[in-house]
Amino acid sequence: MSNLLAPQKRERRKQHRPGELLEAALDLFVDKGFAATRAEEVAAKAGVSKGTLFLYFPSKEELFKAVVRENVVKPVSEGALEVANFKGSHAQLLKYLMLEWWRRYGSTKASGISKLIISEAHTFPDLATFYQEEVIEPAMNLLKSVLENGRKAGEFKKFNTEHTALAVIAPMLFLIMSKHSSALCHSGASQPKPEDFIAQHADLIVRGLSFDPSN
Amino acid sequence: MSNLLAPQKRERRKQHRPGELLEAALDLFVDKGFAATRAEEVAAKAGVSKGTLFLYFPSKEELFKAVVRENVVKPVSEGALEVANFKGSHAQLLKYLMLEWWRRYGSTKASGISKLIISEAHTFPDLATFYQEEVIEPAMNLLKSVLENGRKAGEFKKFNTEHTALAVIAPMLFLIMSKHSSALCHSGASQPKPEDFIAQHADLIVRGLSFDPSN
Amino acid sequence: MSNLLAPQKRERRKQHRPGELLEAALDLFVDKGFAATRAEEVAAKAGVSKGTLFLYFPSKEELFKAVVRENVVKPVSEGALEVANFKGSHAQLLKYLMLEWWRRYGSTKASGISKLIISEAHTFPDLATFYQEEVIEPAMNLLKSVLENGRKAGEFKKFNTEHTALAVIAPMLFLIMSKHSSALCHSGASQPKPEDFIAQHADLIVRGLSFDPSN
Amino acid sequence: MSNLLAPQKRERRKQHRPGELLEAALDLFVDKGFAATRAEEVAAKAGVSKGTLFLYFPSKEELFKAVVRENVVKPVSEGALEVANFKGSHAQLLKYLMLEWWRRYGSTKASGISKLIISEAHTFPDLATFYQEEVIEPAMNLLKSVLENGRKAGEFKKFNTEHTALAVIAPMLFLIMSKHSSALCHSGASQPKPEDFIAQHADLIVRGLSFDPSN
DNA sequence: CATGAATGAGTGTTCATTCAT
DNA sequence: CATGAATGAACACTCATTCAT
Repeated sequence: MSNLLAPQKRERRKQHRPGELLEAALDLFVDKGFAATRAEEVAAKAGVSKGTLFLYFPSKEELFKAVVRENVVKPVSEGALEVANFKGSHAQLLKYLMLEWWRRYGSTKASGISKLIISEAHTFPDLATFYQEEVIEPAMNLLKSVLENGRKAGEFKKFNTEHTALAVIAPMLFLIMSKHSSALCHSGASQPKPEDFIAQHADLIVRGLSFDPSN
Repeated sequence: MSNLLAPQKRERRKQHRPGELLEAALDLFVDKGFAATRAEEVAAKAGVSKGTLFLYFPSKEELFKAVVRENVVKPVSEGALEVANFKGSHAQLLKYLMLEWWRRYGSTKASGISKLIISEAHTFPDLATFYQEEVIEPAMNLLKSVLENGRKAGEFKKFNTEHTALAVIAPMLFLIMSKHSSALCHSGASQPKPEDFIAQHADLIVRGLSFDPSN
Repeated sequence: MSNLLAPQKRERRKQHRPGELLEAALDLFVDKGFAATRAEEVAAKAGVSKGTLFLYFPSKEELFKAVVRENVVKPVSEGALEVANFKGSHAQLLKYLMLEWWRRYGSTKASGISKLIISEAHTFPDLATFYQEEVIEPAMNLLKSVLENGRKAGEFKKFNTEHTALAVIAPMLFLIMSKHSSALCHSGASQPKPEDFIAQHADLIVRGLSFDPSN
Repeated sequence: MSNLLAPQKRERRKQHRPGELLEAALDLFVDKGFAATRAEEVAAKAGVSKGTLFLYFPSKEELFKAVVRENVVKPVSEGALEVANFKGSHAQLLKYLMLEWWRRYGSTKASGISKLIISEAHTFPDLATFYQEEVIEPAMNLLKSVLENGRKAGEFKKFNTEHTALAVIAPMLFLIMSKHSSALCHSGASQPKPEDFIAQHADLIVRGLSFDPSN
């Protein structure tokens, strides 16, 4: 009973172990990549010994999968909620969505997970499928529904839903990859702010959608 | 005499070795990543022994650089040539460039190299720098010069060069990542053709550039 | 409690590992040279696996340095201590030093290290420098200080410090090389005792130092 | 017939090949040691291809042995001749011998061979025996005979022949090792001239021999 | 449960040696 | 005879994983 009401510190720690390991692993994986992160580092960062890590996760690969599963699903479902409650034009909603995604996901550490999965997909095919189903597809569906609703409302005209959804996502992904890959971090002096880039892209798309080229 | 006209088998082999190794390396690197590809595998795939590989390339890293030079740098510089010789409006040139890049690079196996570098840049900083200098910067410069020339010709109006160049590249990169990462390969039924997506995006951008929003 | 008084087997092992590895390494290095000794052999001789060796010593070179420190640097610094505490004439001290160095270093397995370094210095410049700094220079300085003090005390006359120090060291080194190179191990019947040779040489030198040739 | 009287250049070259290879090998082995010298380097230095080297010497080890055999026997026999013809006191002869050995052997490239053999003796036991028998023993015998003759002539008094012979050789060997091992090349400012060191040592020994300590 | 000492498979690179030309 | 392209054994070092304590 006492342990239901007031668990000892030790016990509470124990229950938190997996979480602490997951968090340490997230940081390290995002920072250095999967292969370059040593199991011992993760353990050390979580304040436990190497052996303990393997007590909770049967292998480094499983640890990685757990990190992904833990960190990847949340942002999408939050987006869906806001869409449902949004007051305003569909154009505004679309812009808002793009900027908020960047602010709440793209610009955070968590976006490193996306980069990671995309990078390591061939090593973890099941993870790729998982990401596909749990993230990409829901996000695409959310996006498509916004577009379709905009069309129904007469706001958006003549567009290919699939293409346009991709056009919305492409710059986000581009920025995320830029942020996490030194190969893209164009060292040129005029590094533009991601927010501005997103905003401009959002404008570009909305303008394109609002205008019927066949007219 | 015959050896003046036709090299001996050994000799003929020698001249083909680098190419065979490069091709094998391209396949393997794209398939499995840089780190996960063993030097011996490359040699085996090219039909030679491990030692022979190092006869032609001083290290795995140099082999990789050679692969990049052969498969990535070339298309970019070819692009530059065509830009110089292009007859037509700047809008047409920009569209042409985007579609040709896709056709000649994005849609080929070689584009896997871009995915790979972006993925592994963190673990191999030298390669990232090399890619930056040999690929990203020349490509960006080419793009910017097209945009600037379009502005000088009065064809393109009011745009941020850097942002716009990124906007041109972003969808290309998005498609390349999609193509090479199963995590993004939207298995949904209505898989759109990349060419169409590029074409539409090109239109979107050209329309945006031709139209002065402040008017 | 018992673990306060007596460490577990594992623990006890751990404390002995470095010593066991050092001993195995000394044997092998002296026997086969640095380059020709494989890390795995050392581990095997110490009864552990290759990996364990690198758990205690970060590289083969560091292992070697540790062997030198343990087996060569120590005797030299012990010599320094005794010099400081010696009661007797400087002539006696010099003789004592030479004989003790032979007894405590030259005649032991450890002297093979000197032979080894001299032999392989060219191939491993780092080791040569290390030996220079940690062994040769301290030993020369010790020797020179004995000679200078003997001069100040009026016991030794008219001598070139550098030459004389070398003259003291030369026969030691000669014996060490003889002992460890079968090319020099004069298999002739009348193999003289090294101790006697050293003793005689010490006499020779002391006599030379005590006598002023210009008189 | 014509090839007996006037061999073509080619032919003459051919006959010189082994010698040129031997010479190149000598330089390189002395300079970089046995292991660090690559067979290809030797071939290149001799102006032939890798394959040709193995046409004349079945292996790198045999090449090394040939180099030693070729370069090591001459100096000793020359010394013997001069001893037989020397006019002067035995003390003078002894000094002369030491200085001449240094001048004609110790100070030349050829002395690198001695260093090499001593260093690599354990890898080439038969070479060590060869060196023992062809160099060390003859040299020791020559030396001993000089000493014994000096005794018979009443010039040298009360000495242990074996020890004294070693005392004569020791500084030579010390200097040779110093010259060829960076581990002994005491970087201290006052690097004494080898000739002076030898001269002083010769004096020391002669003095010791001329003086009967029991008197 | 937790530890950390021990393991050993795995890999880039070198170089003596071979052999087809 | 001479060449140099090709070979493959050898070796230091890393790190995920195990298991005795």
